[in-house]
Amino acid sequence: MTDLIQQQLIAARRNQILDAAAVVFAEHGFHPTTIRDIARHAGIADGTIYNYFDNKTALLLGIFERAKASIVQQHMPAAPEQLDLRTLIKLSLVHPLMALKQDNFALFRILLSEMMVNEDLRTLYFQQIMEPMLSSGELMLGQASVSYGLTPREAGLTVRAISALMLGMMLHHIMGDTTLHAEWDAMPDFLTDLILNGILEKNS
Amino acid sequence: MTDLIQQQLIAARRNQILDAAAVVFAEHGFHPTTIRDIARHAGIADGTIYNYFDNKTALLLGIFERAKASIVQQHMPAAPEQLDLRTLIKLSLVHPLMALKQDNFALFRILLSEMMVNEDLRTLYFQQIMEPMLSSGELMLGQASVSYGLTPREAGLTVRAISALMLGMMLHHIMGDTTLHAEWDAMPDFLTDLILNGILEKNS
Amino acid sequence: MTDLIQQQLIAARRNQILDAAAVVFAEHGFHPTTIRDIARHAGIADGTIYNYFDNKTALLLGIFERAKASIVQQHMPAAPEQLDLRTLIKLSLVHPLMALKQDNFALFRILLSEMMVNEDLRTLYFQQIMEPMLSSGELMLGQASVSYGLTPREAGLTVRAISALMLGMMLHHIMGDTTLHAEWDAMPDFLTDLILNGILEKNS
Amino acid sequence: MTDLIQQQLIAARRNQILDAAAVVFAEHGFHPTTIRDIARHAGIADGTIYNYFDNKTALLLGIFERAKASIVQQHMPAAPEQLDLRTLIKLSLVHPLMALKQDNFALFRILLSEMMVNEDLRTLYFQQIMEPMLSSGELMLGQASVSYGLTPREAGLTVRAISALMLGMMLHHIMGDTTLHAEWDAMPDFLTDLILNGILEKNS
DNA sequence: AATGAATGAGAGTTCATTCAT
DNA sequence: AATGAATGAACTCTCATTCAT
Repeated sequence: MTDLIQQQLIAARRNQILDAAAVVFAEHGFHPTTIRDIARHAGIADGTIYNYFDNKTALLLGIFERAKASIVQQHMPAAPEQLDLRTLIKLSLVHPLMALKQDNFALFRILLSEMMVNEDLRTLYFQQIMEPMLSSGELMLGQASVSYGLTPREAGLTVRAISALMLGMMLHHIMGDTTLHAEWDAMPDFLTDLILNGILEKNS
Repeated sequence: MTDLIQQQLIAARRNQILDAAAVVFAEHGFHPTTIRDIARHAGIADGTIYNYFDNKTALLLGIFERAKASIVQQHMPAAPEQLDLRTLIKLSLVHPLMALKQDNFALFRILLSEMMVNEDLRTLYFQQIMEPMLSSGELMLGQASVSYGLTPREAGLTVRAISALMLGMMLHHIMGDTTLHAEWDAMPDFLTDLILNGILEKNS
Repeated sequence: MTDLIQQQLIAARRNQILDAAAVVFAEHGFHPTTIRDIARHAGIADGTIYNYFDNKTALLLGIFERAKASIVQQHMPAAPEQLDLRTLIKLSLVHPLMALKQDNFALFRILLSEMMVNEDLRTLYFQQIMEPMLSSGELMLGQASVSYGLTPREAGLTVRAISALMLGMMLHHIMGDTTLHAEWDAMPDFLTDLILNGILEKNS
Repeated sequence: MTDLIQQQLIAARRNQILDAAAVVFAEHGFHPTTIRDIARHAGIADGTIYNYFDNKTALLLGIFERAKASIVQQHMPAAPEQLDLRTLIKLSLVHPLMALKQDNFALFRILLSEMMVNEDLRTLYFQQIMEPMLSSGELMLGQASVSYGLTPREAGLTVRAISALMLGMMLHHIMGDTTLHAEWDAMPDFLTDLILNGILEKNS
């Protein structure tokens, strides 16, 4: 009742603040952004932010948490057991690479920057996002590749290679690799082929 | 010449300062480190630093520039034309991955963090390090793989894939992926195989 | 009457708030205590406090006023004219010293602290508590000591000396004088003797 | 040499800051005074204060420490063993009471206020000022009063009574007791008599 | 060239108070 | 009458940078 409305109001305000923070962080970075910037952007008073978040860092964590759901969800095909290996790999590449294609690179950059420097954030990212994705990846790869005779160790390393490939591609993109920008849409297919067949494939 | 000695003194002092900065940045990060920290560590006065560097950011650029030579050099086999493809790829993985294995991860983390946030640094890194490496990689791969029938486009993307794989692995390592830590020494071989043959290789 | 009930409700709520304020002030001090602390402790909303008190300082005054009655009453023997000088002096010492012995030192400390700094509070204390006590003290001392030939001036100063002795003892106690803590119960007698006979008494 | 000059400069600046702080604290109190107020008053920048003191509270401690020497010194007659009891007591009253007569009451008020609320300051005052004074008082009183047959316990309590009398008188003065103000100069004599002879003296 | 004291803008955060509900 | 979210002024403290010595 009133309680529910309360919760919704609180959630709405939190989202309003996080939206503003995400925009301003993405534009100027975490440290250069002041609480006042965020408050102005959200159309509220400085102090109001502290009614919803403990401190500036908590805003980053908040952005993070909010993104988590959608990220994890995007990476999880609904029914992985029905997919062949190629589709599986391609999907796990296509989602993150395309997700960031839009306007999310800037925010990802900021998060990455802080993660490099903030152990809490790093641990959070690893435990909440990376590890679950790696685990489910190992599982899926193991199931789908039974016929290919991958050992568990190989499955683990392969999943990490795919994940690293994806992260590395993002870094390249952020760094401003224009060749990559031009071919961005083609990357999932290319990378999928690479992972499945290597470069020597054509000779076999 | 007095002039030459002058230059050497200046260079020596600059290095002294950069050494101190690198150590302290690596330990505490860029923003938390104060000019005073660096000065104390270098055994000089705060003001002296400003006789050699314009501002705090210039210290980061300085560290960067100094590292550039060694990085690029490490990645460039002396006589690439004499190497076969496997060795070539493995070498381009083994150098960076092993280089960071030592005590350089911390500083790399800090640099990466600031790169994500500082356009100048990012451009510097891309133009001075990444692009040359990619170019020479494309060249080497093109030469070495003539017989494999890679198109120039494929060579370009492949080089980027290799680079991304490497960067992504570093990120994984930084994030604290313990599986990776355990297998770190085995990664160059594993990744080289993956790139050459893909995961399907075994069935062919 | 509804009006009467109203007044009682208001008084009750005021007391509820003052009770909470007294507890929290005593524990944490005036400045460190927030309105929210008090509200939480009273089990009401922050805003409600402002329906009953103008501002935070008014809470202190309120505590003060409420304490006044009991303090003054404690210090006023019911029938002073029937008491001899020794009893009179001892009683005026025993009440305040013993009253604070319990759990009131903390609040007294806070009040004293703010009195030193807040002219209103100081004036209030002086006019409402100190002056009446001094006056009645002079009166009592004058009556009781007619036979001892105290001049009015001497009576006035003596009353002030007794009062100062008492206040000073409290300060000593607050400061943490352990010797005093140990002898606290014996102080009224000792001080009464001192005031009556001085230290030279024994030779007379 | 240079080092000595350095130390003198530092000491001078510290004193400059403490002077300013003492003035502004005395006028407005500790909490209402801002660092900026003090800096303005001292004619320096805000930040400079933090080159000499850790934080705002350290300014209070600094004022305190600086006052300590003079206070303790004032209370210590050069050659107590040559003084008779009356002179001894009177001196220990006359110094503090007269010292504060001037313009020091305001600052004493502020210190007292914070002492009531700041345990560190309280302990400092007790250990550095009160305890030494009480000890030397007990010693002096013990020596001087051998012939009066005071037990050690009585000496201890008497010293405390004298100290309390003095502190209490100051409180009375601060509270605005006008009778006391008028008789302030006469208090040392009056109190000395009181302590020596009590009020009953005249009859003996 | 080296020093390091002085600077002062600027940050995050707190909290008494208000007022629409 | 009670609420508690919103407010925003104000504070302490930091630190990159300057510059007289």
